[in-house]
Amino acid sequence: MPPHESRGRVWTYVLVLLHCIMASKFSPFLIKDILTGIDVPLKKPNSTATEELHALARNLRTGFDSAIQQSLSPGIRVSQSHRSNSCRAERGVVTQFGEECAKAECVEQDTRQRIQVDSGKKGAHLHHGGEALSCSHEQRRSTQVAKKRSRAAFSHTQIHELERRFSTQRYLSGPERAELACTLKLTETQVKIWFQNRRYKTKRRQLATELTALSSPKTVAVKVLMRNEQKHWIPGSGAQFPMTVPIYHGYQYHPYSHQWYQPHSIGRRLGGGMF
DNA sequence: GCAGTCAAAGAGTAGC
DNA sequence: GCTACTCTTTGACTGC
Repeated sequence: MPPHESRGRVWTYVLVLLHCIMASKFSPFLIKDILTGIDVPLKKPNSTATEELHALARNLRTGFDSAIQQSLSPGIRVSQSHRSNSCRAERGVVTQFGEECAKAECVEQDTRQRIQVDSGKKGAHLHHGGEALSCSHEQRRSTQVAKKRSRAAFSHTQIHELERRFSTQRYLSGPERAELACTLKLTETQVKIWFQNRRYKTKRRQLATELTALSSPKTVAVKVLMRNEQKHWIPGSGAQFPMTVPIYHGYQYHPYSHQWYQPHSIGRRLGGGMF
Protein backbone atom coordinates (compact mmCIF):
# COMPACT_ATOMS: atom_id res chain seq x y z
CA MET A 1 0.00 0.00 0.00
CA PRO A 2 1.43 3.39 -0.93
CA PRO A 3 2.38 5.54 2.05
CA HIS A 4 -0.02 8.32 1.18
CA GLU A 5 -2.84 5.84 0.86
CA SER A 6 -2.16 4.25 4.23
CA ARG A 7 -1.81 7.68 5.77
CA GLY A 8 -5.00 8.69 4.13
CA ARG A 9 -6.73 5.84 5.82
CA VAL A 10 -5.21 6.77 9.15
CA TRP A 11 -6.47 10.31 8.60
CA THR A 12 -9.84 8.84 7.98
CA TYR A 13 -9.72 7.06 11.30
CA VAL A 14 -8.65 10.24 13.00
CA LEU A 15 -11.59 12.04 11.46
CA VAL A 16 -13.87 9.31 12.69
CA LEU A 17 -12.36 9.57 16.15
CA LEU A 18 -12.70 13.34 16.25
CA HIS A 19 -16.21 13.14 14.93
CA CYS A 20 -17.14 10.65 17.60
CA ILE A 21 -15.71 12.90 20.28
CA MET A 22 -17.52 15.94 18.96
CA ALA A 23 -20.71 14.00 18.63
CA SER A 24 -20.29 12.77 22.21
CA LYS A 25 -20.69 9.27 20.96
CA PHE A 26 -17.18 8.19 21.68
CA SER A 27 -16.85 4.77 23.13
CA PRO A 28 -14.07 2.26 23.41
CA PHE A 29 -16.29 -0.15 21.68
CA LEU A 30 -16.61 2.10 18.70
CA ILE A 31 -12.92 2.76 18.52
CA LYS A 32 -12.29 -0.91 18.78
CA ASP A 33 -14.67 -1.40 15.96
CA ILE A 34 -12.86 1.24 14.02
CA LEU A 35 -9.51 -0.31 14.62
CA THR A 36 -10.71 -3.79 13.91
CA GLY A 37 -9.71 -4.84 10.48
CA ILE A 38 -7.18 -2.11 10.03
CA ASP A 39 -4.50 -3.30 7.72
CA VAL A 40 -2.66 -0.04 7.80
CA PRO A 41 1.01 -0.61 8.43
CA LEU A 42 1.66 1.78 11.25
CA LYS A 43 4.94 3.54 11.17
CA LYS A 44 5.88 2.66 14.73
CA PRO A 45 5.58 -1.07 15.31
CA ASN A 46 5.83 -0.73 19.07
CA SER A 47 3.05 1.78 19.40
CA THR A 48 -0.54 0.73 19.59
CA ALA A 49 -3.08 1.86 17.09
CA THR A 50 -4.78 3.93 19.77
CA GLU A 51 -1.54 5.68 20.61
CA GLU A 52 -1.04 6.30 16.96
CA LEU A 53 -4.44 7.88 16.68
CA HIS A 54 -3.83 10.02 19.73
CA ALA A 55 -0.52 11.17 18.33
CA LEU A 56 -2.06 11.92 14.98
CA ALA A 57 -4.93 13.80 16.53
CA ARG A 58 -2.52 15.77 18.64
CA ASN A 59 -0.36 16.59 15.69
CA LEU A 60 -3.32 17.41 13.54
CA ARG A 61 -4.62 19.96 15.99
CA THR A 62 -2.06 22.50 14.96
CA GLY A 63 -2.80 22.00 11.33
CA PHE A 64 -6.53 22.12 11.82
CA ASP A 65 -6.36 25.22 13.95
CA SER A 66 -4.42 27.11 11.38
CA ALA A 67 -6.30 25.61 8.51
CA ILE A 68 -9.64 26.55 9.96
CA GLN A 69 -8.47 30.06 10.45
CA GLN A 70 -7.03 30.18 6.98
CA SER A 71 -10.21 28.86 5.51
CA LEU A 72 -11.95 31.96 6.74
CA SER A 73 -9.88 34.13 4.47
CA PRO A 74 -9.28 32.15 1.32
CA GLY A 75 -7.29 33.42 -1.58
CA ILE A 76 -3.75 34.11 -2.42
CA ARG A 77 -1.78 34.77 0.65
CA VAL A 78 1.36 36.77 0.38
CA SER A 79 4.27 35.98 2.56
CA GLN A 80 4.08 38.05 5.68
CA SER A 81 7.63 39.07 5.29
CA HIS A 82 6.68 41.05 2.21
CA ARG A 83 3.36 42.52 3.11
CA SER A 84 4.91 45.89 3.39
CA ASN A 85 6.67 45.36 0.11
CA SER A 86 9.88 46.13 1.79
CA CYS A 87 13.22 44.63 2.44
CA ARG A 88 13.67 44.68 6.12
CA ALA A 89 16.93 46.35 6.89
CA GLU A 90 16.66 46.07 10.61
CA ARG A 91 16.46 42.32 10.89
CA GLY A 92 15.62 39.16 9.09
CA VAL A 93 16.99 37.03 6.41
CA VAL A 94 17.83 39.80 4.08
CA THR A 95 20.38 41.55 6.17
CA GLN A 96 21.89 38.51 7.75
CA PHE A 97 23.83 37.86 4.61
CA GLY A 98 25.23 41.32 4.72
CA GLU A 99 23.62 42.49 1.54
CA GLU A 100 22.29 45.92 0.97
CA CYS A 101 18.58 45.98 0.68
CA ALA A 102 17.67 49.11 -1.15
CA LYS A 103 16.29 47.53 -4.28
CA ALA A 104 12.96 45.87 -4.67
CA GLU A 105 14.46 42.71 -6.05
CA CYS A 106 16.88 42.27 -3.23
CA VAL A 107 14.95 39.32 -1.91
CA GLU A 108 15.08 37.62 -5.24
CA GLN A 109 18.81 38.08 -5.25
CA ASP A 110 19.06 36.98 -1.72
CA THR A 111 17.04 33.83 -1.97
CA ARG A 112 19.53 32.48 -4.41
CA GLN A 113 22.12 32.59 -1.66
CA ARG A 114 19.99 30.96 1.00
CA ILE A 115 20.45 27.71 2.69
CA GLN A 116 20.32 25.03 0.09
CA VAL A 117 20.15 21.36 0.74
CA ASP A 118 21.39 18.83 -1.66
CA SER A 119 18.26 16.74 -1.76
CA GLY A 120 20.13 13.80 -3.16
CA LYS A 121 22.32 13.54 -0.08
CA LYS A 122 19.84 14.32 2.61
CA GLY A 123 21.51 15.46 5.74
CA ALA A 124 24.95 14.76 4.46
CA HIS A 125 25.83 18.11 2.97
CA LEU A 126 24.43 21.34 4.18
CA HIS A 127 25.12 24.43 2.18
CA HIS A 128 24.88 27.45 4.36
CA GLY A 129 25.13 30.51 2.24
CA GLY A 130 27.25 28.70 -0.27
CA GLU A 131 29.43 27.06 2.33
CA ALA A 132 29.36 23.33 1.88
CA LEU A 133 29.50 21.31 5.04
CA SER A 134 30.42 17.68 5.13
CA CYS A 135 30.75 16.50 8.67
CA SER A 136 29.61 14.12 11.36
CA HIS A 137 26.29 14.25 13.15
CA GLU A 138 27.69 16.03 16.20
CA GLN A 139 29.54 18.47 14.03
CA ARG A 140 26.40 19.20 12.07
CA ARG A 141 24.43 19.73 15.25
CA SER A 142 26.96 22.10 16.70
CA THR A 143 27.13 23.89 13.39
CA GLN A 144 23.37 24.20 13.23
CA VAL A 145 23.30 25.54 16.75
CA ALA A 146 26.03 28.01 15.97
CA LYS A 147 24.42 29.15 12.73
CA LYS A 148 20.80 30.01 13.02
CA ARG A 149 18.67 28.79 10.20
CA SER A 150 17.30 31.50 8.01
CA ARG A 151 13.95 31.51 6.34
CA ALA A 152 13.68 32.70 2.81
CA ALA A 153 10.87 35.10 2.18
CA PHE A 154 9.64 35.05 -1.37
CA SER A 155 8.61 38.19 -3.14
CA HIS A 156 5.09 39.12 -4.22
CA THR A 157 5.95 38.26 -7.78
CA GLN A 158 7.36 34.90 -6.87
CA ILE A 159 4.42 33.98 -4.66
CA HIS A 160 1.92 35.14 -7.25
CA GLU A 161 3.56 33.14 -10.01
CA LEU A 162 3.87 30.06 -7.81
CA GLU A 163 0.23 30.31 -6.83
CA ARG A 164 -0.81 30.83 -10.40
CA ARG A 165 1.14 27.79 -11.50
CA PHE A 166 -0.18 25.75 -8.60
CA SER A 167 -3.73 26.57 -9.57
CA THR A 168 -3.17 24.81 -12.86
CA GLN A 169 -0.60 22.24 -11.89
CA ARG A 170 -0.26 20.64 -8.52
CA TYR A 171 2.80 18.71 -9.60
CA LEU A 172 5.72 19.80 -11.70
CA SER A 173 8.04 17.66 -13.71
CA GLY A 174 11.77 18.19 -13.48
CA PRO A 175 12.13 20.41 -16.53
CA GLU A 176 9.07 22.42 -15.59
CA ARG A 177 10.39 22.94 -12.10
CA ALA A 178 13.74 24.01 -13.45
CA GLU A 179 12.10 26.41 -15.86
CA LEU A 180 9.90 27.90 -13.19
CA ALA A 181 12.81 28.19 -10.80
CA CYS A 182 14.84 29.96 -13.44
CA THR A 183 11.98 32.27 -14.26
CA LEU A 184 11.42 33.18 -10.64
CA LYS A 185 15.12 33.30 -9.82
CA LEU A 186 14.69 30.59 -7.25
CA THR A 187 16.39 27.27 -6.88
CA GLU A 188 14.70 24.07 -7.95
CA THR A 189 14.76 22.93 -4.34
CA GLN A 190 12.89 26.01 -3.25
CA VAL A 191 10.25 25.47 -5.91
CA LYS A 192 9.96 21.83 -5.00
CA ILE A 193 9.63 22.57 -1.28
CA TRP A 194 7.12 25.30 -1.99
CA PHE A 195 4.93 22.95 -3.98
CA GLN A 196 5.25 20.28 -1.30
CA ASN A 197 4.19 22.68 1.41
CA ARG A 198 1.46 24.11 -0.77
CA ARG A 199 -0.04 20.70 -1.50
CA TYR A 200 -0.05 19.78 2.15
CA LYS A 201 -1.54 23.11 3.11
CA THR A 202 -4.32 22.57 0.59
CA LYS A 203 -4.96 19.15 2.00
CA ARG A 204 -5.11 20.49 5.54
CA ARG A 205 -7.59 23.12 4.50
CA GLN A 206 -9.71 20.53 2.79
CA LEU A 207 -9.67 18.31 5.85
CA ALA A 208 -10.47 21.24 8.08
CA THR A 209 -13.41 22.09 5.88
CA GLU A 210 -14.66 18.55 6.03
CA LEU A 211 -14.16 18.48 9.77
CA THR A 212 -16.10 21.70 10.14
CA ALA A 213 -18.89 20.23 8.09
CA LEU A 214 -18.86 17.13 10.24
CA SER A 215 -18.99 19.14 13.43
CA SER A 216 -22.32 20.61 12.41
CA PRO A 217 -24.28 17.58 11.30
CA LYS A 218 -27.52 18.23 9.54
CA THR A 219 -30.73 16.67 10.63
CA VAL A 220 -31.99 14.45 7.88
CA ALA A 221 -34.94 12.23 7.44
CA VAL A 222 -34.00 8.61 7.68
CA LYS A 223 -35.87 5.75 6.20
CA VAL A 224 -35.87 2.80 8.46
CA LEU A 225 -37.07 -0.63 7.66
CA MET A 226 -38.23 -2.83 10.46
CA ARG A 227 -37.88 -6.54 10.13
CA ASN A 228 -38.01 -8.92 13.02
CA GLU A 229 -37.80 -5.87 15.29
CA GLN A 230 -34.41 -5.06 13.80
CA LYS A 231 -33.62 -1.75 12.16
CA HIS A 232 -32.11 -1.73 8.71
CA TRP A 233 -30.60 1.42 7.32
CA ILE A 234 -31.33 2.08 3.72
CA PRO A 235 -28.32 2.94 1.59
CA GLY A 236 -28.71 6.18 -0.28
CA SER A 237 -31.38 7.47 2.04
CA GLY A 238 -29.09 10.21 3.22
CA ALA A 239 -28.85 8.69 6.64
CA GLN A 240 -25.69 9.32 8.55
CA PHE A 241 -25.75 6.08 10.43
CA PRO A 242 -23.81 4.08 11.05
CA MET A 243 -21.50 6.98 11.54
CA THR A 244 -18.29 5.40 10.44
CA VAL A 245 -19.44 4.34 7.05
CA PRO A 246 -20.05 7.61 5.28
CA ILE A 247 -17.03 9.19 6.90
CA TYR A 248 -14.74 6.36 6.00
CA HIS A 249 -15.83 6.33 2.43
CA GLY A 250 -16.21 10.04 2.32
CA TYR A 251 -12.55 10.73 2.62
CA GLN A 252 -10.04 8.85 0.61
CA TYR A 253 -6.95 10.75 -0.25
CA HIS A 254 -6.74 11.13 -4.00
CA PRO A 255 -3.88 13.51 -4.66
CA TYR A 256 -4.39 13.44 -8.40
CA SER A 257 -8.13 13.32 -8.58
CA HIS A 258 -8.34 16.87 -9.88
CA GLN A 259 -8.05 18.20 -13.34
CA TRP A 260 -4.53 19.10 -12.49
CA TYR A 261 -1.54 17.90 -14.33
CA GLN A 262 -0.01 14.53 -13.53
CA PRO A 263 3.71 14.57 -14.10
CA HIS A 264 5.72 11.71 -15.48
CA SER A 265 7.84 11.55 -12.38
CA ILE A 266 4.96 10.46 -10.24
CA GLY A 267 2.97 8.65 -12.83
CA ARG A 268 4.16 5.39 -11.40
CA ARG A 269 2.26 6.21 -8.23
CA LEU A 270 -1.03 6.26 -9.97
CA GLY A 271 -1.42 2.53 -10.11
CA GLY A 272 -1.93 1.96 -6.42
CA GLY A 273 -5.66 1.75 -6.50
CA MET A 274 -6.03 5.41 -5.80
CA PHE A 275 -8.72 6.05 -8.31
C1' DG B 1 4.97 37.57 25.13
C1' DC B 2 2.35 34.68 22.49
C1' DA B 3 0.04 32.62 18.68
C1' DG B 4 0.07 32.08 13.88
C1' DT B 5 2.39 31.56 9.37
C1' DC B 6 5.85 30.05 6.36
C1' DA B 7 10.18 28.04 4.37
C1' DA B 8 13.01 24.50 5.26
C1' DA B 9 14.83 20.22 7.62
C1' DG B 10 14.00 15.64 8.66
C1' DA B 11 11.71 10.95 8.89
C1' DG B 12 9.61 7.42 6.49
C1' DT B 13 8.24 5.32 2.22
C1' DA B 14 7.88 3.72 -2.70
C1' DG B 15 9.23 3.27 -7.56
C1' DC B 16 12.75 2.71 -10.84
C1' DG C 1 21.08 4.27 -4.54
C1' DC C 2 18.63 8.04 -6.18
C1' DT C 3 14.63 10.74 -6.40
C1' DA C 4 10.24 12.45 -5.11
C1' DC C 5 6.52 12.04 -2.32
C1' DT C 6 3.64 12.88 2.34
C1' DC C 7 3.78 14.35 6.81
C1' DT C 8 5.91 16.33 11.05
C1' DT C 9 8.89 19.40 13.25
C1' DT C 10 11.92 23.36 13.60
C1' DG C 11 13.27 28.01 13.47
C1' DA C 12 12.54 32.74 11.70
C1' DC C 13 9.40 36.15 11.40
C1' DT C 14 5.07 39.04 12.08
C1' DG C 15 0.91 41.01 14.18
C1' DC C 16 -1.71 41.57 18.13
